[in-house]
Amino acid sequence: LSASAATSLRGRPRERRVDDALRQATRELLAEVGYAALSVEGVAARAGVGKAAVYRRFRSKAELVFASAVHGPDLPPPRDTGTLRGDLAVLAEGILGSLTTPVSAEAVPGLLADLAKQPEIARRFQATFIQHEQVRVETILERARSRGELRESPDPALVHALLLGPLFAWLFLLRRPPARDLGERLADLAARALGPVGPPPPRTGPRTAKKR
Amino acid sequence: LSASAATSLRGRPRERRVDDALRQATRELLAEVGYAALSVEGVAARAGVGKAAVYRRFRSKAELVFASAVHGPDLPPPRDTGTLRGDLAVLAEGILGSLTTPVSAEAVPGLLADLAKQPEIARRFQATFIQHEQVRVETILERARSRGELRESPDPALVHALLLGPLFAWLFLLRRPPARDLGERLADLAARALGPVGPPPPRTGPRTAKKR
Amino acid sequence: LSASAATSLRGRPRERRVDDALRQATRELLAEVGYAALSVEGVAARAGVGKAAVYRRFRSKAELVFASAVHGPDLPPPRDTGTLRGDLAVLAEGILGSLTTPVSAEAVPGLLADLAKQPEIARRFQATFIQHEQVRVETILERARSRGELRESPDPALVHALLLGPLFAWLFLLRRPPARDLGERLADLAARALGPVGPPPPRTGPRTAKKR
Amino acid sequence: LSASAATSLRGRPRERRVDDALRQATRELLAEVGYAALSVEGVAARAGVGKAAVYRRFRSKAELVFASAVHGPDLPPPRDTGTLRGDLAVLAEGILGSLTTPVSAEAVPGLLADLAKQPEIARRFQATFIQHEQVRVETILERARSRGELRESPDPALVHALLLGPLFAWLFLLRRPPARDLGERLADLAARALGPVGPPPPRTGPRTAKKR
DNA sequence: CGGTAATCGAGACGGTACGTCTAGTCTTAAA
DNA sequence: TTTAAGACTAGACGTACCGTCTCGATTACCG
Repeated sequence: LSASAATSLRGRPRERRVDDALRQATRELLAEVGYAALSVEGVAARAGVGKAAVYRRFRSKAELVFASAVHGPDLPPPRDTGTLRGDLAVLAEGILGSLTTPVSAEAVPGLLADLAKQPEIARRFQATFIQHEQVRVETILERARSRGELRESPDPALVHALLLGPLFAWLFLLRRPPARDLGERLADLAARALGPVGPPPPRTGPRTAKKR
Repeated sequence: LSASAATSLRGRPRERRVDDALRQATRELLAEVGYAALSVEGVAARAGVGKAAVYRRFRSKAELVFASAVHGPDLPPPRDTGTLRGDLAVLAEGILGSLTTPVSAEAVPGLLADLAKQPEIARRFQATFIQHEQVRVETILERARSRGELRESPDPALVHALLLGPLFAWLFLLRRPPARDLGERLADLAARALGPVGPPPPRTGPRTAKKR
Repeated sequence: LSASAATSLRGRPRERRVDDALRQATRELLAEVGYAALSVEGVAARAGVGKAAVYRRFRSKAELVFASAVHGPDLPPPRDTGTLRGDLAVLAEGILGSLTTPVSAEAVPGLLADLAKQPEIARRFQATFIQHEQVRVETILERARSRGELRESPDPALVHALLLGPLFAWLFLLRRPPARDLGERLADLAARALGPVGPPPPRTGPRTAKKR
Repeated sequence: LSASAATSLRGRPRERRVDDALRQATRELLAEVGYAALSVEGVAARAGVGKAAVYRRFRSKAELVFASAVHGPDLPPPRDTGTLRGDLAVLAEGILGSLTTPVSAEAVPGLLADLAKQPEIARRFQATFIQHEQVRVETILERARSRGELRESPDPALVHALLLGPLFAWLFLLRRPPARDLGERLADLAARALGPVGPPPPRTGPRTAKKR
C-alpha cells in the first residue's frame, strides 16, 4: 500500500518527510472540504511540496486519495468469538468503523466514482480493500463450518456483500447516522440468513411451505 | 421529478422539445462516455440546445444527470406474490434492474459522489428514489405481518438496506457481474433473516439468544 | 432622430410611454454604469418594458444608445458674433458641452467602438451628428469670407476636425478635465491658423484686438 | 510595455515563444476581424496556446490588445528639421502612421472604449502612448523657442491635442480616408496657430499679447 | 572527490469544463 | 399589432484544475 512508482536506487532518494506531509495534507483536506473540492494543487500547497512531487508518487488524484485515506491490510486477523454471529459482528463493526472515520466518510463516494473510470485503481482497490476483507469472511465461514453451524460454506463474496452492502447503503445511500449497534444488528441478520442452509434437514418437504 | 424551477405562467413557456432532447442526450452520453466525462457543454451540443437552456432547468450537472437518469416513482405498486420471500424477490429484481441499465450503471457512482456535497440534490434523491422504494418495503412488510409471516415489523429502512445494500455492493464495490438470480438469492436470505425459517431447524446450536 | 422602424398604421399603436421610459432608462444607466456594462436587458427592466419592445424600436444596443444619448439637430443656428474667432468659440463651446454631459461622457467611447463595426449606425451618426455640425462650420466660414476675414474657404471638414478633434483628444485620449475656457482657446488657435492665408489680407478690418 | 506580472525567478520561466505567438495572433486577428469580434479564446487557439497562458500574462482582453497592438516608445527622437513647422509635420506624419496601420485602425476605437472603464489600462495607455508623444512635443517646442520662432512655450498637452485630435477626428469620427499630406497640412495649421507666421506680418496689429 | 542521476519547490504549459452573462430572436396570453 | 414576460440559440467571459514539463538548486551514491 506504500506509494507506487518503481523506486530507483540511483540519484537522490525520496524524502520521507514529503510522503508524510502529503498523506497528512490529503487527510486534512478530505475531512475539511471533501473529495470533489480537493485539488492536487491544494494538497501540494498545504503539504509545502511541489506538484511534481505528488505526481512522482501517485499517478492521479484518485491514487493519492486512495493511498492516503484507505487503511491498508493492517487489521488484526478476525478474532474467534466462538459463534458465527459473534465473528460476523466483530467484522461488521470493523467495517463500520473504517467507513465512518471523518476521512473515509468524505473520500468513499468520490473514490468510488473515480474507480468507475480508472480500472487500474479499481484493481488496486479490490486487491487492497475488498480482497482482504473477503479473506476474513472466508476464515469466519470456515470456522463456522468446522463448528457445525453451517452445513456448507456459501459464496464468501455474497456474505461479504451481505455485511458490507447494508452498511454502505445505510451510510451513503439512505444517509442515516450510524447507530451504535448497527454492525451487530446486521451481523445478527446475516447469521440468521445463513443459518442452516438448504432444506431443513433431510426429510423436509418442498421449499414451498415457507409459511411461518 | 420534473425539471425544477417554478413554472411561471407568464412569458414564453418552456419548450417540451428541449426537455426531451436534453434527457435523451444526457442518457446517450452517460451510456457512451460515463458520468465523469459527461459535460454540460457536450449535452447541450448533442441536444442541439444552448447552454443557457440547460442551466435554466438544472442548477448543476448533478441535477441534470439525476433528473435524466433516475427513474421516477413510475413503478407499479409491488405485486403480491403470496409470500414475503416472493414479494422481496420481486422488489429485489426491480432494484437490480434499475441499477443495471446502461444509463444507471454509469451514472450511479458519479451521482453518489456529487450527492455527498450537494445537500439539495441529496434531499431530492432521498425523496425520489429512496423514499419511494421504502414505501414499497413497508407495504411488503405489512402484508407479511397480516399473513402471519412476521411477528413484528422490523425497521423498513433496515430491510431496505438489506436488499439494496448487497445489490449495490455486488455491482459497484465488488464489481461483480450481476448473476441472473442474484435478486432472488438475496431476497431469500433477507426473508430468512427476518422471520423464522420453515420448521424451526432441529437443534442447530445456540441460535436462541438473539440480540435485541 | 426619432426611433426607427417603419411604423405601421394598423394594429395597436406604439405607446409613447414606452419610448420615453426607454430613453430615460438608457440615459440613467449610461451615467450610472457606462456603455460597456449597459445591457439591453437592464434597460428594459429599468424601463419596465419587455425586451421585444426595445428591439421593435432599435436594431441594436448601439442604435438604442445612439438615439437616447446623442442630441439631435436641435441646436439653434450658429449665432453671428461678428468675428470668425467669436463664431468658432460659440461652436466649440457647444461641442464641448455636448461631449461633457454625464451621458455623453460615458456613451461616446463605446459608441465609437460599435460604430467601427456597424456601418449602418455609422452612417446615421454621420448624418445626425457630424453632418449637422459641419453645416454650421460652413455657415461660419461663409460669414467670415463675406466679412473679408478669409480669402478663400478652407475645407469645412478640416476645420471641423480642427475644433472637434482637439476637444475629443483632450477629453478622451489625454483624459484631462475640461477647462472652463477650453473651447475658446481652441477657437482662438483655429482662427489664428485659418487667419490670413498667405500674405496678410490687404487692409482688412478688425483683426487687431484679438486679445482675450 | 512588456507583458505584465512580476517575473518571479523561481519556477519554470515563461516561454518567449508563447509571448511572441500571442502578440502575433492578436495582431493578425485584429486585422482580420477587428476588436469587437476578437476573442481571447480565438487568440489562444490561433497562437496554439492555452487560455491560461493568456490570462497569466494579461488581465483582460483590453490588456492583451493594448500590449500587442500599441507600439511602445520605440520611435526615434524627433528629427530636427530646422523649423517648428517642419518638426511638427514629422511628428504628425508619425502619429498618422501609427493610427493607420491595419492593426491600429481596428484596435483603437475598441481600446478607447475599454479605457473608459478600466483605469489601470488607461493609466498604462497614458504612460506608454500619450506621455511619450507629449515629451516629443515638448522637445519640439523647446527647439522652436530657442530658435526664436516662439516667444513662450504653450502648454504641450494643448499642442499635442492640436495635432493628435484632428488626425483622430478625421479618421475615426469623420471617417475620412487619410490624405497623403494630411499630417503636413495639420502641422502647417498648428504652426500658424502657435506663432507669428513666416515673416512677421507687416503691421497686423498687436498680435503680441497672446493669451496665456 | 567529482560526476551522475534522481530529487526538491515552484510554477508555466496545453487542455478542457465550469457556471455566468449578454445579444438578438421568438413565442406566449392579454389588451 | 402592440404589450410584458421570458425562453430560445449562440458563444465569450474569466476561473479553476488536471496531469505534464521545465527551471535552478539539492542531495545522495558511484566510480
